[in-house]
Amino acid sequence: MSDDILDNIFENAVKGKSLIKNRKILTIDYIPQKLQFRDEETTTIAQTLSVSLKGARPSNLLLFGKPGTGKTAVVKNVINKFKEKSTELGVEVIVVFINAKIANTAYKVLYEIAEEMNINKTDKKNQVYFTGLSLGEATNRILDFIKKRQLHVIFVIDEIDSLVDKNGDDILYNFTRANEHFQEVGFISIIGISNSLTFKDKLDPRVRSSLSEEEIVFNPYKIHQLQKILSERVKLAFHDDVVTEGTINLCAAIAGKDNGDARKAIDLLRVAAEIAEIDKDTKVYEKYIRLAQHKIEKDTNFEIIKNSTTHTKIVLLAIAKSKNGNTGEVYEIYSSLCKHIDNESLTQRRITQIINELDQLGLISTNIVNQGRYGRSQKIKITIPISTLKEALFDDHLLSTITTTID
DNA sequence: ACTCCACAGGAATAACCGGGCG
DNA sequence: CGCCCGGTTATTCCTGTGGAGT
Repeated sequence: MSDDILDNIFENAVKGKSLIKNRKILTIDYIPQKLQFRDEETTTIAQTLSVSLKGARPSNLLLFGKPGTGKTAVVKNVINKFKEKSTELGVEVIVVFINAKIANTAYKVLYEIAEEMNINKTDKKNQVYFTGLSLGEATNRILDFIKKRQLHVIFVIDEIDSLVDKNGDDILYNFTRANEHFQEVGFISIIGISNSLTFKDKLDPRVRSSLSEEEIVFNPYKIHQLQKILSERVKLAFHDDVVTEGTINLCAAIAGKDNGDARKAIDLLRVAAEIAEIDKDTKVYEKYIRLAQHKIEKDTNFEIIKNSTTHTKIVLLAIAKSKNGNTGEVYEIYSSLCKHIDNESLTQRRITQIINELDQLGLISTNIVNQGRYGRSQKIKITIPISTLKEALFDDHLLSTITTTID
């Protein structure tokens, strides 16, 4: 890249008319004060929490809904208001918000809880270290802390399903049961937020019934709702008349077709605007939405591939090379590729697992086919452009000799 | 109706790692 | 230091299965 081009970029950034007035409003971190079309959900949550202002334990609450339906945003809004109100009234209720997926492991969830509640600073005996304790011990220390100080605690666990997927419901069981030992002076309430509607099935019946004392389902946004949401944001984030109505409609239509995901719709709009700015265009036209759609798709795939292990990458290559895409063929190609670069190959069992993981990530698609006498297999196909795959693997020197062999 | 392919995918278990504990 | 603990990855062993051939 020459200096001229760089100069241009910086120059434009300063003097060029940027289309976006306030970029923050288009990021995931921005939560509007009031979420449209979520009044009912907001009131229910607020009402449930409100009993704790009188010292009573609120019902446990379970929120379901697809990604981008406003679950987290609604809860955060209610919590913020609730915190304001409780300090105003001088009622001490501790609200801990944790995202189980970001925390990654059950232990880290407990650690985060301990950190949030300041246990580690205020109670030496009940410290929950960064690592080293058993899950049971860590849970006990937290519960002991709550009991000793007779605290009123509300745990909000976002993406609670990933916690249960990895560690079962032991922790939730202990938390929901803990109230029995508090002898009415302290309590724990849990607000669980889950993307998966089948989450409840994975729970032990006892946990299920106590955790879902109350339930709220967040339905996906309809296309016309997404339009309203988008135009609201557009007003705040862009200069006047920069985003056409057609653009908003297209954006809403794309996101609406795909689960009614408001987050995705807004992402789309932001990326489109960024492309338009680079193009020095004066408006965000519909074509930029389509460009943005491709860019987002490519970028996420690119990141996934780059961050995966060598074996996963080789499997991807093997799938790209395979003709029929059945498991046996893919595995054979995979093993030969391994031999080629002097890498020990994994067993077929592991490869089917990796294939499943890739399917989950949406990089490939699998289809189980029965061929009668010729057995039962999967039809595996790559769903991303080969060029993306090649680009993502370009930096990997280990694979350089075999990457070039795909067409 | 029966067989039997070519796997899928569950369960148990091992090997290894990072990190606190005594 | 060796030990324990939980997480992750991988292996071994296993049972299950839809339908083309016979």
